[in-house]
Amino acid sequence: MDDKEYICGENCPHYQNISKVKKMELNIEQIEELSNMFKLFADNTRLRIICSILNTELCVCDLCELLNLNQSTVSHQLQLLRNAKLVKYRKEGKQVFYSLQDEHIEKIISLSLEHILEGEK
Amino acid sequence: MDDKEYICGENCPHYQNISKVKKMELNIEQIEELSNMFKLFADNTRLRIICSILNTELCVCDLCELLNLNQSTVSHQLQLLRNAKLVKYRKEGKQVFYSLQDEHIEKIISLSLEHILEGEK
DNA sequence: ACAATATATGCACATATGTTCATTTATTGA
DNA sequence: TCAATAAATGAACATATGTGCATATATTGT
Repeated sequence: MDDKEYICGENCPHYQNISKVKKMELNIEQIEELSNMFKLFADNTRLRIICSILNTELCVCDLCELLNLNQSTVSHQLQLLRNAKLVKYRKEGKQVFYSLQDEHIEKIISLSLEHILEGEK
Repeated sequence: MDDKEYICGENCPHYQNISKVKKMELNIEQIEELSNMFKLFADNTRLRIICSILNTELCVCDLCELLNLNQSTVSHQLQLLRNAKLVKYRKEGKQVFYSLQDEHIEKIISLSLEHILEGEK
């Protein structure tokens, strides 16, 4: 009940704040999932790939051409995005077309972009 | 006008899609800014710190105590968040209280959390 | 002025990550 | 069945990144 743990020495018992935060704390699996997802957005190459397929599907070599990247690089990064289920794919003959898995991703990107652009003012 | 660049060899001219994407492409500075921001969310420790101050301000040793982390670790990560202007701080005597810079961050986190939780169904 | 405490920072090390090369797999058409 | 093409994958390497130790800085009270 009265969890008066001493924080910051005796003159800093912010235990009200601490226990408030503790109550709504995410569990470690959720943190892990979140950070893993952000990791995938946290690289220029992957972000460029993601942004390229925000509104359309593209095949691997489209992406290579568009972004001027090595085919191997693109495939490796797409594999990561696939594993995380951020993208889905469709095979058509020798080609594989990639698109975003769901519209959450678009929202996250555009919200984040807003943040960036606002900072520029 | 008719930029019929050959992509994927001669039998894969997705130049309509490609040029559509090219038109709305983010410039490299924007991509860089975005990915740098996501990098900061892409680590368990930093994400735990960020989530801890979603609705309240906390001082460094609160965070150490709450998250059971080394003071040096917390300060190092706070430095990164500070440099990126994701957090602001307020000094009060020997203590420094950190809180989020703006409400975009909350939104991005909660939207992303939605995505995670939805995936669990 | 000095001790104690909160925070910041430089350095070093271990680990994680992105890219490329080389190769493999899969699919199509001749 | 074989050659050509698109994509995937494994290995190796270089670079980036997170953490902890030691120490520096700043602030408070004695």
